[in-house]
Amino acid sequence: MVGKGGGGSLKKGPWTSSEDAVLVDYVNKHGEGNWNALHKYSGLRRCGKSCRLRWANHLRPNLKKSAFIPEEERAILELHAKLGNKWARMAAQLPGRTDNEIKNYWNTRLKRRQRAGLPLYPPDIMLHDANQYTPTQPKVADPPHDHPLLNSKTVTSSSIRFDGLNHIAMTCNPFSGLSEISGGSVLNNPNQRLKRLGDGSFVQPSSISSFNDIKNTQACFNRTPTYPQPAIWDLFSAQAFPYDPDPSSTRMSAFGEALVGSHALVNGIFSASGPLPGLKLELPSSQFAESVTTTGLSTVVPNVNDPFAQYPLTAHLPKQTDSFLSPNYSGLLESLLHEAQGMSGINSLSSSGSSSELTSFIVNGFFPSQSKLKCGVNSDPATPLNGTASSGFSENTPTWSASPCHESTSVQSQIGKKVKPEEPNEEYISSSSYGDEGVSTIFARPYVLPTSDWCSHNTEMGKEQSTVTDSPATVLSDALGVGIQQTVSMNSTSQVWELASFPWSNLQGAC
DNA sequence: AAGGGGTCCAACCGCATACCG
DNA sequence: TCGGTATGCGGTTGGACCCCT
Repeated sequence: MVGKGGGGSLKKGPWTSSEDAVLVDYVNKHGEGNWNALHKYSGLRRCGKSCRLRWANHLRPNLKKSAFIPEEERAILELHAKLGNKWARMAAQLPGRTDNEIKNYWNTRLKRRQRAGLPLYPPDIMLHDANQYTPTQPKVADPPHDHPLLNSKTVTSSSIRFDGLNHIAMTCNPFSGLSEISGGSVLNNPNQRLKRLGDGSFVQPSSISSFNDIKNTQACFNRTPTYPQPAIWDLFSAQAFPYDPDPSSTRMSAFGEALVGSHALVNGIFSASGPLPGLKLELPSSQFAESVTTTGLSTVVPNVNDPFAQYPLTAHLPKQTDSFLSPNYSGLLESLLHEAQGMSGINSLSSSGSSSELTSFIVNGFFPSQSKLKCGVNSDPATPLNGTASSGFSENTPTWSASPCHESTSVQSQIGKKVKPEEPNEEYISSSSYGDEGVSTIFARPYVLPTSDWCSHNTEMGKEQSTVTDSPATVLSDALGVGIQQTVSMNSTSQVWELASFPWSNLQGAC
């Protein structure tokens, strides 16, 4: 580990306390930066990168040394759902935490959950994520979408709805997380790092569309109001997203302002709007600076113009609530049940009309009444869920399992299954961590390996999808994005037809 | 008690980007 | 504008530790 003792060789390996002391002393005297000069002045035989890393990860003040608390874990989940493997940006949202720390946490969690066949994201995050795209305005630029689940390439508002489809698809993609094990770079925007976005791509805060999901996200966490840390939650709850019991209220104006310059915008999640001249999104290296300006931990900013709100899917759906719990959504549902069964609080789920509660929560919580939202053309404000991506997707998506369960009965039928919880204390399935609403956060999916012929029957979708090494997220999102985008110039009715006729059945294992 | 597997953590590496002359 | 350097970021690796059998 230690470099050879040659003259100018730099030491590697673990740092000693004396080295730490030297480094701290140097930084105290000269400040951060100029790391390469450090060893010249301090005699420390460490390369600048190593010094910087040591300082950033271990020596700088205000670092939290404790384990992640549930709120932080939840924040990481949300941030990852939103940002992808942007550890530094995630760290910027979590004061006192380092990117390395978060990365390690995530990778560990990833492996654990993958091994257990569990989804990486709690469904609320996934579902929020699916709704976050906001085609407020056509995008002029084509900002990268770092999110592995959202690699939108679309520009026009008419196509944006399919971004959501991509996203929805990935929420059901068992590889949505797996792909990030080593393929994060694949799933993430392969083009450039986000900084690149600052070169010419800007987004407008006006693209923030709805406040409801944010509130609901917060609500679903059931955070204890007395929770003092991390500061992000203060930002989240007090400044950015003051909980509003009135679901009809929207405060996106303030929210949007708060998001100016935040990475939440940069990453394109909130984008879909045109450039914002004069706004340089890149901030100095100080991560804390970002945390100040960024309110968007949560992130999952809903999409008022829910991609699927475009579709008059009412006819497809027996009823709004059931649609979500439809067996066609069983990819989520069944795995939810799997995890739910492992929960200590499973009894409450099964014994208290869980299906309806869950459904209600999902409908009311994650898909706030679209009548309160600015729906796109042809949306049906009278059907809060009918136009949701989830419903649209579910109705056209094969199930994970062969179980032809139906609606709430399927829920009940699955409850009795004995499944050992992979992570009984998993942050988002632990009702103890998030209160009684834990049941609402235990949505999970089975982990189903995608078959190589996911889309093989479709000429577009069948491309480049025969191997697992292909990022499933990319595969699916690209396939859907490309394939469906070609059909975007049509009225909503035909869109439904196109969507419905899209070979979902070929997406075996995708949902 | 020993061994194996899993987890956590620290650190390094390579690449991309920013900065500067 | 270009090239060199510094810095930042994400991926990966490897060791220490823990837990289970």
